[in-house]
Amino acid sequence: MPEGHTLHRLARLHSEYFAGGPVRVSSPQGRFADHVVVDGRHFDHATAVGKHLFHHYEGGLAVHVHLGLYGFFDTHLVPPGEEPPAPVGQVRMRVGAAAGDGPVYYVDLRGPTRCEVIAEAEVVDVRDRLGPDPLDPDADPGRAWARITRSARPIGALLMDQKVLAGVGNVYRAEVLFRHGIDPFRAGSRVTEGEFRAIWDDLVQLMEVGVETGAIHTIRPEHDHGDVPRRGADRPRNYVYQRDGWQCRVCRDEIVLQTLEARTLFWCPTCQPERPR
DNA sequence: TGAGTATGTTCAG
DNA sequence: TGAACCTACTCAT
Repeated sequence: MPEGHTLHRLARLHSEYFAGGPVRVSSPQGRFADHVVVDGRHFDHATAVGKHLFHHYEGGLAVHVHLGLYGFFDTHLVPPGEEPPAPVGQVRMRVGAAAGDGPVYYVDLRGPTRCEVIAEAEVVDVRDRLGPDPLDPDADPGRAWARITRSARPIGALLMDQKVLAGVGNVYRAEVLFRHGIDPFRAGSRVTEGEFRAIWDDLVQLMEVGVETGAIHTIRPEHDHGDVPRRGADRPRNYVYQRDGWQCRVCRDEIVLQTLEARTLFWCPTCQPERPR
């Protein structure tokens, strides 16, 4: 479920597992030949920017991971003296702490869009291409506002543009616009600065909850009627995402699915009217 | 068993 | 704008 909160959570966990010692890096699938460059190196720490994850190694090298639509990490905790489980399926990269006295963590990466060794200077390049990240305490939301307020593109598209805001995906996009009663098709130039600030502040809070819990929770307690998610038991509990055809939790009108810039958008036309209330 | 779907990005045309 | 990438899950047959 890779939106920005997932990557920040992974960065935090991988730092806990591996920072401060050498790691073993392999590519059971064989598609990450550069693993030999970092295998056995000292793992400094892990960071995340938007939907990008970096493993920083001594000597100015980093492994850059982007999970794309399907990618994910499996984690194994192996008791002292035991061998890690054989990789199952297509494991692009396996990282394991070098043997110590205690249990050893292994993480298996599957299905990423990107997994490559780069120089630290290129990490800066990636960061520079991205808009401010709500999960970065030093982020400057003014950079995002400057782009939004002079754009004719719909706010629903701008929020998902990683050059405008880093880390927001389809779920947070849909949910935050609902929570603020904003029509996703309204042009960025017609969003007020007050509305944008409220969206930013809400994203900071919602995504921090996501990092803590590992799941996207956007529904206020007074709107939680205990109904079953649309598909699968682990679907996020929320207002509009993947609830098309269902009653809106607030107004009881129907949640609508539309395509916006080639991505599915979920919204409530009644609660998110064309003209601001 | 197989089709359809998915929280994303990049590249060709 | 559409295809490609790539993996797991759900649902229909």
